[in-house]
Amino acid sequence: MARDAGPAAPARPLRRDAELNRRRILASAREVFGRRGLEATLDDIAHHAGLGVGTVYRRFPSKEHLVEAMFAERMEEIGKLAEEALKADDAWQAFVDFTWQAAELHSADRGLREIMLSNRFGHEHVAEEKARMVPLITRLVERAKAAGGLRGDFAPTDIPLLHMMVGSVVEFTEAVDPQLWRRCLAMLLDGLRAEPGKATELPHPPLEAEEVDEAMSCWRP
Amino acid sequence: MARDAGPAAPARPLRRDAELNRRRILASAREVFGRRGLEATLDDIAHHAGLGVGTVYRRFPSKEHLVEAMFAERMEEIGKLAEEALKADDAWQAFVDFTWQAAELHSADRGLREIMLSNRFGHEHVAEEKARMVPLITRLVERAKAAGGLRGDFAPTDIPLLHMMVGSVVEFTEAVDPQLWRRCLAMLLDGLRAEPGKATELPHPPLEAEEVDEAMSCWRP
DNA sequence: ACTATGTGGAGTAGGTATCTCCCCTTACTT
DNA sequence: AAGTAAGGGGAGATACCTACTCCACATAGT
Repeated sequence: MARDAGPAAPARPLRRDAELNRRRILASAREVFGRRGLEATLDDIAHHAGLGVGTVYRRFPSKEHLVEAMFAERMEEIGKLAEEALKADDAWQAFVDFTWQAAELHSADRGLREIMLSNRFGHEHVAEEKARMVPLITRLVERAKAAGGLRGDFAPTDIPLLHMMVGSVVEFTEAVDPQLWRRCLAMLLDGLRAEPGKATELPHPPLEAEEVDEAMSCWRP
Repeated sequence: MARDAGPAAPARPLRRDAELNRRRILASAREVFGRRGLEATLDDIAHHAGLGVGTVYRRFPSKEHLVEAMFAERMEEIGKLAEEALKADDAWQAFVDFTWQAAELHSADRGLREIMLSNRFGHEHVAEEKARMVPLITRLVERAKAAGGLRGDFAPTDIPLLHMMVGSVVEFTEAVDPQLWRRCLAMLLDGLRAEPGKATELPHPPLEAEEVDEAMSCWRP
């Protein structure tokens, strides 16, 4: 009785042309959300895929569903980067490498930036993945501080702020010099280094974890 | 023949109630643009002043004119800060102080941030004031570098990026912890310090002045 | 009391967005 | 080869939003 259900098809498999178009939609969404952010319309995405809007709505009940389908896997990527970084020997270098890699992903995808720093889009799987990342990043930070590379007053909750800053530079300059964020991140990281007697005392305490969450809920991209 | 024209009234002076309302509009605009940015509608500003939209349009021909009237003087403020900073003895400290003061103004006014970093709003006077500021800031930066406090590879065109970064943190966290930007700016400034052999070589050259202009024209707040 | 001046806010015009509907086309089955 | 269930296209319904106008009514100042 049970029909041969493909690896990712719980019900009836799609007709061949429909399956092809589903992939076209996802590829198009990846590109369009990446370039224009989540404010891009499904019309845009459909037409960029050479399809009509109706086709998109047949496959994904709402924009929200498409976003969720798109970004769950991309967030897993970042989680894996953090896991990898925790295995490295040099804790400071691991922290630096992770930061660069994450920034690399962020810089290339405006939609990813928006979904990482806002709670307005993406629920379920996306939220889970975010939650899973918190302890990883905390350990990464604490390890780098313990090893003496990262300044002692840095906090895990500063990480989203760091990506916020890099993201804002990307948005500001990508039309003119898409690599400029590297310059800013390099200067930022110089400021995060533990300097025996030199670093100025920070004039303000870090956010609490819940405050980060609240900020993500209030913030509009 | 010449009627007694008040100090800021080239033609006939406004009726007393009208003048009062004009001030109410400016005060309301200052607050609403400051909180919600230039996307705030004139309806919002009018109602926040306890007036109707028509009254605002009678006094200011368009939103653009109101914006121009609002921000010209605020930009002059920043220009004066730079002039003051150029008079100070300690070049590095002057640079740091100016940066903190400018950030203070930016952090308190979303409209100001938008007008400083975008060319989409504000023409004439605002643009002049921006242009006037460029050589001041350039001198401030060069002086701080010559004195050995500021890292040698910093460029004057990095200043807008710095404010962009601080502004993005403000926007992200103001609902939760409106002073948090201070923490980020402190870390940033630590990264700008000249460190004899320590600072990493920056992986990317700075923007040219014209590129900053272009970025300001492309960028949407 | 008279009138030039000022006011309020419903209304206009024009835009953008998400999502639906229905007629036509296509892939697969028998 | 024909039948049919599924898929596709895109105009348009609906629901917003914006900047700005217009005019009946109100008021300051003489």
